[in-house]
Amino acid sequence: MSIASDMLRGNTDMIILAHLTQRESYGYEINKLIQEKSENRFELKEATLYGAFRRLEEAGCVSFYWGDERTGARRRYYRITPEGREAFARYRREWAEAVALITKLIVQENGLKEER
Amino acid sequence: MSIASDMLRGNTDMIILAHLTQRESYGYEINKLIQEKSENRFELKEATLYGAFRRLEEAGCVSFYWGDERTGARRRYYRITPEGREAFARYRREWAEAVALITKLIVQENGLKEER
DNA sequence: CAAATGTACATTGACAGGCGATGTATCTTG
DNA sequence: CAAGATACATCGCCTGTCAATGTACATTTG
Repeated sequence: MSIASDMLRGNTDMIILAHLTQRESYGYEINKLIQEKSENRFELKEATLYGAFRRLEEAGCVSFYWGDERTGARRRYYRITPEGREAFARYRREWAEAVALITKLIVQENGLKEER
Repeated sequence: MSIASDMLRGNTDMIILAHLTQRESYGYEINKLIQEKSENRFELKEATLYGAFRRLEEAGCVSFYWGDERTGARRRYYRITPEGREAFARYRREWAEAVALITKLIVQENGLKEER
């Protein structure tokens, strides 16, 4: 794993919700999509993924139904709820804010002397 | 606090190092600086702060010396080491990468149908 | 002068999220 | 039928954050 998992922490829920706003999906597929989009530089571990789903369910952010696959392993399809959409919007706002803030905190004001 | 601490998690070390690249300082002051820069929207809790210093010390990223204050509480001044500067540079790279990646993952491609 | 407030550092225990390891069941392919 | 892919699930450990609490000294204020 090239991206530290602490960079991910707290953002898994948001990332999952982001996928679910686009279309209903199931855990395994979401994981694959994330791997693809990130060019394998970062992968939600399964334990993390399923833990996140449990959290999201408990929070009322997603609902699920079992797919009726005739073949292959059964799939648990997740659907984002209205609450989930709200939560996602909130997450995104917070995320943007946090990024702006941290960026500000770690930017080097090169050449700027800070004496006073 | 308006910024969730999980958004911060894993970045405290980097934020502290950022301050120390500018000048030597001590815990209390760094905390105040962060509060100021963030307009009080986010504050490192003391336990977090001192925990981070211990980590940074153990990792050889900072060294410290006691200030010789004649008056007031004694201060533990921290200085960033060469290893600390390297670590900081690394953190920043990773941070930028992670931000770019997560942003990509949560961006809504509105109007773009994703059927295939 | 006593109490309150501010400066400054420090530790402890609880909690939560991520993860390695492991387990289940099914289907496909050689 | 063995191996590998698909798919879900849980347990226990580790680590970072935080509330609570404690120390000590200085200044302000009534």
